[in-house]
Amino acid sequence: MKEKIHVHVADDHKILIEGIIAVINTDKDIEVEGYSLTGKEVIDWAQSNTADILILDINMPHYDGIEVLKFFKMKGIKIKTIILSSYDDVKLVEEMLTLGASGFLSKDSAGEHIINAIKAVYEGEQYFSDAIKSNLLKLYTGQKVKAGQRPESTIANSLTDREVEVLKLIAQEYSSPEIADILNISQSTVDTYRKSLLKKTNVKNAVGLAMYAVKNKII
Amino acid sequence: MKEKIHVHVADDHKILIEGIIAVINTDKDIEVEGYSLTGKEVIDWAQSNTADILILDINMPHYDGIEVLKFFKMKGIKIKTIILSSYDDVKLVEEMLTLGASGFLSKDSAGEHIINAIKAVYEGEQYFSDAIKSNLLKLYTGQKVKAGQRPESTIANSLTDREVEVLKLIAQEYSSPEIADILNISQSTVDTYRKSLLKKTNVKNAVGLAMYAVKNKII
DNA sequence: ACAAATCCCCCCATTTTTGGGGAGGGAAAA
DNA sequence: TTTTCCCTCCCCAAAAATGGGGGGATTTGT
Repeated sequence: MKEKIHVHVADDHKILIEGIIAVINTDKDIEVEGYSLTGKEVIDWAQSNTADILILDINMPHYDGIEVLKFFKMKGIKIKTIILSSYDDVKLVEEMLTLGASGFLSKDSAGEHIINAIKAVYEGEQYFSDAIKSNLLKLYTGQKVKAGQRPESTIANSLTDREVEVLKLIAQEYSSPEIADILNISQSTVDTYRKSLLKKTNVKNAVGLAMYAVKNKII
Repeated sequence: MKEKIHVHVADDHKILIEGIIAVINTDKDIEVEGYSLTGKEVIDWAQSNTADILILDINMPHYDGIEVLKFFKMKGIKIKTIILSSYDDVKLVEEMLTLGASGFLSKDSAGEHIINAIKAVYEGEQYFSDAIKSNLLKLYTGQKVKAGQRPESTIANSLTDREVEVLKLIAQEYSSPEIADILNISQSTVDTYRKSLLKKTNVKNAVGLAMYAVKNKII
């Protein structure tokens, strides 16, 4: 490799930053050029940035990750950005992709993945950590996981594929209009699924559906 | 120094753990003996522990830091424990001190402080990272923090007793009118609590509140 | 070929939730 | 004492969720 990849890290937890730096330093092809502790610092930094990759936490004081990306888009600033998320938040992934993010790393994932993510994104690819990738797959293709992994012993498993899809999204705090948008169906249809879900699971409201989803390991 | 200090790290974010290990490894007197990803793992580990110091996150799935400390106290297990907290919650500091914690590190603090904290606690002293120390000072001497330092206080503002009550009921599928009836307050009041809960927990809707309640073992 | 199931869409209406604001009383802390 | 926090309640309005009905298109299994 001719030149080192230069990385900038943004997170409000300094310990995490130092950890990431320590992990990155184990690779001879990558170098951390600096870091930011708030979204505001990131924006300031971005005005005169020299790095190839930005690793960006979504939870930060003074403008969070999304707002930073929005700012980039507005200003036409192009930085390859890897999102660092503490929970595998699928709903944000979509938004951030449209905002130009190139990769997603769960904080739960092992440190070596950072290296892989950086290199992949540097080469122009997209990168998703496993947890996020599997969630995306399940979400957008309605795919079932391997039969062996999921015990079908659960009681009212008469839910249809589509109902499960909607249920997952409900349990991830999406509203009906948002779900309609994600699944490309009308809100009426989503509401229909809500109703049948309430009936089949025999719970009172969306909270009950979310709890059901948790209990039955649907999310 | 005769023998290395043995440290065990407990946090649900693997990246953070690896970071801490990397930082600790820069010091030749300290060695990480292992790590845990959940409170349950910590408790299992503690039964046959060999480490000198435990670095413990307060926010973990399956028993959080406080519950771990309670367990230690109940079982008479004595491990010098350094609390790792993402927000400088003074109320928790007090509680944890009485539960036997020896040190407090804010995740915002620099990595070198980990080293200092470990050595200090190993020598039998107490250790507080600066942010927490200043808050403690404020608490006990009436000192004010510098205006610039004031944290955004977005996420984990501790919930009031009443808010927790309402949260529990929301997570049990009760509607606002029902909750009002149960608590013998007006529905307006319940709605006020809903609003402040949404704000404090930073989630979108009742489903998010229920999930928060589950995550934080409130129900 | 037929019934059953699934998926999609719409109407209606009511209730609930969310989001903004303000406000008073009481207790505790500064 | 003054301030701050907590609990309580209210107004307004918009958005969302719930609950009932209907129907058409497609696939699946027998």
